[in-house]
Amino acid sequence: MQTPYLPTLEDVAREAKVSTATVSRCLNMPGKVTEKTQKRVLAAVKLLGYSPNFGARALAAKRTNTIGAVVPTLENAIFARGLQAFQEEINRNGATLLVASSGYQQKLEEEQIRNLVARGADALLLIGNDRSEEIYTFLRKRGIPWVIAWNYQDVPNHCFVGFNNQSAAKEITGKAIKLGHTRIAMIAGITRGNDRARDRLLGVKDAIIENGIPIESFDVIEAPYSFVDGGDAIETLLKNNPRPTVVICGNDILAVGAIKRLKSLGLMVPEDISITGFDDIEVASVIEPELTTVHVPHRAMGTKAAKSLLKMIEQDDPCESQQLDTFIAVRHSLSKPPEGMS
Amino acid sequence: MQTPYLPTLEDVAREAKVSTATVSRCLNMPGKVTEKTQKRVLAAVKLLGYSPNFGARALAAKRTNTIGAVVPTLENAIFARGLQAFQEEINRNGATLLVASSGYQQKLEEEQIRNLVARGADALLLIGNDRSEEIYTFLRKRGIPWVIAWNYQDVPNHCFVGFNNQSAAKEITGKAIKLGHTRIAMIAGITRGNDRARDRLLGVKDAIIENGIPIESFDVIEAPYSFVDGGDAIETLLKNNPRPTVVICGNDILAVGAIKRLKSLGLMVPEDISITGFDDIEVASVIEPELTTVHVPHRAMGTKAAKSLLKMIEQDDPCESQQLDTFIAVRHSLSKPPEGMS
DNA sequence: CTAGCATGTGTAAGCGCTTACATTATATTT
DNA sequence: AAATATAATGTAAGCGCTTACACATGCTAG
Repeated sequence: MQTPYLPTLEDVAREAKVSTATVSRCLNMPGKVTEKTQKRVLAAVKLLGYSPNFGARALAAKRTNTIGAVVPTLENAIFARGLQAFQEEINRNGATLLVASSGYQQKLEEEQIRNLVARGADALLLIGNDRSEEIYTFLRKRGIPWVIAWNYQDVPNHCFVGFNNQSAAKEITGKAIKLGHTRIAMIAGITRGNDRARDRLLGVKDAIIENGIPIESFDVIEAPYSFVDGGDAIETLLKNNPRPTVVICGNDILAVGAIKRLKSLGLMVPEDISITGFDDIEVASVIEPELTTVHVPHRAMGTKAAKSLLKMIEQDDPCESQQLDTFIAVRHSLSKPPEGMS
Repeated sequence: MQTPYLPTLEDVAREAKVSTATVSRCLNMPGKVTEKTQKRVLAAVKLLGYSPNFGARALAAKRTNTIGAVVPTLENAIFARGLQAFQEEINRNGATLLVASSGYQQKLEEEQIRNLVARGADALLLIGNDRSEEIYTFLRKRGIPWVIAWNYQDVPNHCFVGFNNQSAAKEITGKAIKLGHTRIAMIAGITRGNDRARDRLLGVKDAIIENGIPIESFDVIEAPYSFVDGGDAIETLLKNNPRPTVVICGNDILAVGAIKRLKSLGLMVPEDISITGFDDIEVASVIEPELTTVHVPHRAMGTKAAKSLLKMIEQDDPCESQQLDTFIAVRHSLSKPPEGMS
C-alpha cells in the first residue's frame, strides 16, 4: 500500500486563509479563537480530511496523551474487567491506552515498561509491586508517574490503588476458623514474582497464627492458574493425614478446579470439605456449590487508578495511595467442618 | 513531577565523538557501521541512559511500529484470549499494541478507529464487519491496512481472519435436529451492530429451513451478554406452547444463564430440555451439565491476525482472508428430546 | 601509480506540529 | 477622539529524529 499524501496543518491553514498557529489553537484551545475563524478552520479541516500527525504533535508538545499499562496477562478475568474500566476512564479524558503483557515474567515486564516509556507513555499502570528498584529509578528519572494496582501495601513512597490481599486472605481464613476449622490447607497461586499471591499466603498464615492453631499442621501447595492444577493440588492435599477440613484457595480458578475434582472423587463440598476462593470472578457463581470467595472491586480499582494517573499527569501531583475494600461473598462452599473433625 | 533533562541523539553523538547520523544508523541498522564505532556508540548510549524519542522517530521515519486493535470490550473471555495471543505475536516482532474498546457501539468504534490512526497506528485489528463503508474508505485513503477477526464472510475486498459464524451455528443446530429435535428456539446475542451474533442467528435459521422444519415455530429472543439475561430469556421461552425441546444459545454466557435458571425452576438439562452454547469459554466446562458448544480457536485467530497484519505492513502485501475451523465440543447439555416430544 | 569502486561517516534538510513572542484588530476608558 | 487595555492572529524557532547526498577512506584492478 503506497502512503498517500496526507494534508498537513499548513494545508489547512492555506485553505482557511489563516496561519498554522491559528489552526493549531483552533484544534487545541478553541475559545482562544473567534467563532468565525473557528468555523472557517473546521470547514477546511473537514474538506481536506485533515487529522493531526501524532509524531509531530508528540514531538512538539512533549506529551502523547497516551497511558501505558503492563499487565501479567490480558487473558484472565481478573485483570480484564479492571483494565476495561481503566481504559474507559482514560478514554473519557481523551487519552489512549497502550497495553503490554508480561506473562508473569519479571524480566519481560521490565522490558515492556521500558518499551512503553520509549513509545511515549505519559504515565503507567503497573500490577503489583514485585519488581526491581532499578525500574522505579528509571521511571523517576524520566518523570513518568505510575500507579500500582491490584495490591495495597503499607510501603511509603509508592502509589497503590488496590486492596490489601494479605488482610483479605486473613479475613476469609478467620471466618473458616470461627466456623470450627482447625485443619487448614491452602492452594496458593505461584508466589514467585507475584506479590499478590504471596500476600494472600501471608494472610492465611496470619490468621492461623493469631488463632493459636499450630502452623506446622498447615499445608500449602503452589499451583499455576488453571482448573487442572487446582484439581491436582487438592488431590495431593487429600492424601495428608489428617486431611484438611477446609482448603483456602489463592484464586477462584484454583478453587473451582478443586471443587470439580472433589466432586469427581465423590466428595461433597462443603459437607466433607470446605473450599474458599479469591477474586469473585464469573465462575465463582457458576460452580456448584457456589463459591464463597473474596470479592474484589475490579472495576472501581481500574477507574480509580485511571483517575489518579490522570491527576498526576495533569497537576504534577504526587500520588496518594488508596486502599479499596474487599468483602467476603458468602455462598455455599464454606461451612462447618464435618462432625468430629473440628 | 518536573520533566527532567533527557539525553538526545546529539548528546550521544557528542559523547561518542561521531555524527548523529552514525548514532542513528548504529541503532537502526547496525552492520552499516564498523564494529569499533558501534561499540563506542553503544557505550555512550548506556552511559547517558539514552532512549530514542518516540515522537521524533515517528515523525522522521513515518512509521510507529504500533498496531492498533479496537475490540467491543476487554472484559469478556471471548476477546481476551485472542487479544492476548495477538499481542504476544505483535510483541515478538518488536511492535506494540494500542488498544481501544467500543462498548459494542458503532459510533464509538469509528471514533476509536480514527483515534488510533491519529495516534499513529500502522495497522488495525478490527472485530467483525459491522461498520459503515465510510470508515473503510478512510483507512484506505490513509494507507492503513486492517484485518477483520472473529468472523469470516464471503465478501470480496475484505481481509478476514476468522471463522464462519453462520455455518458453525448451522452445524450445531443441525446436530440437534439429527437427534430428533423439532421444537427449536434460540437465545441470540444482541444482533444490532454485531454481525457475529447476526450470522449465528442466520445459521440456525439455515439449519431449520434446510431440514424442512417450519420456520414459524422457531422462536428467537435477543438478550444482552449476561447470565441473568440468559435466564430471563429461557423463562420467557418456556411459556410458549409447545415449549422448545432445545434452545440454541448465541454464546456460552447466555447458555450458562439459561441452564442455571432451568435448574432453579426444577427442570433437568438435557433430560427435559437441551441447551447449546457458542465460544467454548471457561464456564462451559464448569456448569453442570457441561455445555455442548461450538469451540472457537481464539488464540490461533489472534496469532494469525497478527501475522497477516505484520506481513501487510512489511511488504505492502494485499491481504488474503483466512478461514479458521470451529468444531463442536460435545459435552452433556445436548441430547435427544424427551420421549414423545420430538 | 592512478582510476574506479566499495564502504563508512558526516552534513544538513526536513518531518508536521506547538508555542513564545511580536503584531494587529477590537473593546474599553477617559 | 485619543489613549489604553485586551483579545485575536501571525511569525518563526525549535522539538529529536531519519536519510539523501556529499565526502573521505582504503581497496582492487589495470
